Amino acid sequence: MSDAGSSFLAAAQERGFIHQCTDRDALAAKLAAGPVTAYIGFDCTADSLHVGSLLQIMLLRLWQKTGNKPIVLMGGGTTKVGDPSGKDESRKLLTDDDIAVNMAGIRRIFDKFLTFGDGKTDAVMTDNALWLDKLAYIPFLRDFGRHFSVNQMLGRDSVKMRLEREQPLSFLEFNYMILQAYDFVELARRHDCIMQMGGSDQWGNIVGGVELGRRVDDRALFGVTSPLITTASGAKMGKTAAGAVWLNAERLSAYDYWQFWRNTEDADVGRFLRLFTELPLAEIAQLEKLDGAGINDAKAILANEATALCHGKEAAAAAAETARKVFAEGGIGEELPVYATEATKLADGIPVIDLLCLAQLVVSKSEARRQIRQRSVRINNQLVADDKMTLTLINLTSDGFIKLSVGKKSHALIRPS
RNA sequence: GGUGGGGUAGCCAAGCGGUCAAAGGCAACAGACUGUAAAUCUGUCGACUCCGGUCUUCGAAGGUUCGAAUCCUUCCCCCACCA
Repeated sequence: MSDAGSSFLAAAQERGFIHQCTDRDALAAKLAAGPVTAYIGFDCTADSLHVGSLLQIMLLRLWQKTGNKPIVLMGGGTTKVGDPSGKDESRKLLTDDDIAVNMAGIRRIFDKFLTFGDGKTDAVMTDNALWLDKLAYIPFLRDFGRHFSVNQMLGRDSVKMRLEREQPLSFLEFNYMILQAYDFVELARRHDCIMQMGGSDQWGNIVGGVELGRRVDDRALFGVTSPLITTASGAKMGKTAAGAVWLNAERLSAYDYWQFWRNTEDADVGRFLRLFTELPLAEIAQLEKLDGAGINDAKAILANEATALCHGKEAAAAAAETARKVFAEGGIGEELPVYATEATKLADGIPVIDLLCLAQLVVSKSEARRQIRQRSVRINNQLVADDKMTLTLINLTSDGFIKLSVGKKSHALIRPS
């Protein structure tokens, strides 16, 4: 750590961020010489990012913390093309309006993880629509297209996979890799950005940019990829019952985000602590050693740290406190979702089944009946045995709520109004 | 444009006139065991239900039939080969 310039590579390596790297020695030398600018591109396919992108975000954060300048490249232009990497099917095309809305949502997430500004190591956000939108076809082909070999492009994993699986690949998508390579060159020219980072599925695209930079500008560009993160049992990370684990509170509450991390598999705790928190490695090594029920403490710390980064310390503390009340005491916590119902209706009696639907604990009345028959529904911790049960005001607890639970983990509160 | 193959529930995939709300697998959900873990075992997995049933699904629209996911017609989409 004495050498500030190379602290990024050392830290990234130790914490498990690095999968592949181009010309590592030359990169280390560059980093030792002073702040370097690097970018990661994010496509604007949704109005938020999910944990699948969190590794990339943490990587940019680490980059900035180790004294370098991050660029967040919004794929306003490339989103119109669609990256075929790792996908069996083409994405449906988004309109300009969709993309603008999505970009605004994603911008808010980065504000939490990076420091933006005009300083030497302040983060910058830009959008490749800035240069891609006004490309002229023939000049572009002549200046850049001639540096790409179709023979090589056909060999790229992203293309090869589609061809082998006999899935369609449109010419539009086929261009993605060229555009991403061009992005890199453009960022090098505009922002002196000489490094691109990304997930391991981006390796081909990144190397394409490095190559292009060398050919057209005779410039040394660098690329680093991070490993694909799966859970210890092999599943892609970030899928839960409710769908993707989103990073914005509108799509996924801080409490649910906290729960996501709290439910990490034992075998993943150490790895996730290194990647998704900023705890010192020595401390992580200690936490990782816990076994049996003890490792639950490490999971709580993981949840606290990760939630604090994404939603703030207060939200993380509130989520932790609610979890403690709900799971340790079987009580209720402020962060549980609350649904209102009219007091007069409740006085007349409302079937449990309807309340379960209202609280979105089940997706249909049929499912509500099934869950009750499977003895998994509880009202104020009391098992519901009869699917025709009706609740009234007398079911309110002293706090003025009705607590509905399906299974051990999903809870919601009903409040009369 | 021609020829052949195909479009079935979240995904993969059987079914090819009735016993089909549709096998099997994966995913998911719940129960048991635990530690809000994994693995394992069990159950559930279209909607509505007065639990007797009722209604809507097998690319789309028509048709044949007492009866269609299954047969016919037209259309849409995908794949392969040919042009």
